[in-house]
Amino acid sequence: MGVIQQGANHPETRPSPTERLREAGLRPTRQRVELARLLFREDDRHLTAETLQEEAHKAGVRVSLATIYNTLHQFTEARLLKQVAVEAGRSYFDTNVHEHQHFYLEDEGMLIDIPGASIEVSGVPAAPSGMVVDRVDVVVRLRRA
Amino acid sequence: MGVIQQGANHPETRPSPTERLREAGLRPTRQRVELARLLFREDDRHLTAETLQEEAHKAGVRVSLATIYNTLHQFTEARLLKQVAVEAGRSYFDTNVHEHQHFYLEDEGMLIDIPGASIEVSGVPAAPSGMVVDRVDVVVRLRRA
DNA sequence: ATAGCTGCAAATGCTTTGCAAGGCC
DNA sequence: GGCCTTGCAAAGCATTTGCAGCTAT
Repeated sequence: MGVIQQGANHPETRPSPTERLREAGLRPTRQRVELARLLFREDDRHLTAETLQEEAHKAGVRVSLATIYNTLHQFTEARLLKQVAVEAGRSYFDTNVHEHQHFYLEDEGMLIDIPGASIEVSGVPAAPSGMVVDRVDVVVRLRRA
Repeated sequence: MGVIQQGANHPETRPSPTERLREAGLRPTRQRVELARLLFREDDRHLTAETLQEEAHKAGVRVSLATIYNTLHQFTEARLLKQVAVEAGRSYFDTNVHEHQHFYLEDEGMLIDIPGASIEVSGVPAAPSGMVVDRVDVVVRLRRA
């Protein structure tokens, strides 16, 4: 199985937001570039539309919530982000698009990466005929002891 | 690891809806009894509030949507149901409260049980200090081939 | 020039809540 | 009777959409 240790986003090798967008086939508009800069300034981030809006606001970036939602979905479609469902009613977006899994702190509504190759799922039955496995999501739900 | 093969809900051993509610410490009101009858008439069902409302309607059971939501949550609290999050924006409730995992048909928004002991997750790192594992959810997402 | 974006505000979809009336013990 | 439940309608969130104006190429 692919033991993919992906740290491949060091500041030096990290593409510029504009580059990233072009590679993904997205027109580098002001809003998209600024959101990309915020999103990808660090590895392995987990955010919601609301979180990102807050960050944009703090950074003095003018973007509407609608555009944030649109952008998050376009980025997901372009495989720049991965959408994670852990809680009905709120969508998390993960800047790490490689195969990895999560801890979910139920009390705080917070996601934490489970380091790359440590988790392994075995015994997944074959997909029903006519179906293919898109991905396997593992969420380890944690509560205060 | 617990190879729990749970088929323990045969018609003969299956408690009556009223019994079930009493055991759970819930007052057996008309609505709760009728919903329990619908929910537990078969094993391993996956439903949303909307699905259940439809079933209730077909069965000629008069219940408001608000009561359906309240009841689903009370049942979950009482461990008669398990809530499953696979998609932001819609909550699924599972009548199988034992440890088991799911296929999720993304195209149809449908959950299917993965047979009991077939799946196994290994290498889950220790929970961060002060935290305990509540449960491990595995969702195998499927798409049309 | 023009196809593609953005912002706003309104609409949507699911879920929760407030409160008066009703039902179980 | 008293407390728990229910139903309705209204409120609440997160998210999506319609459309006029703006922008990257």
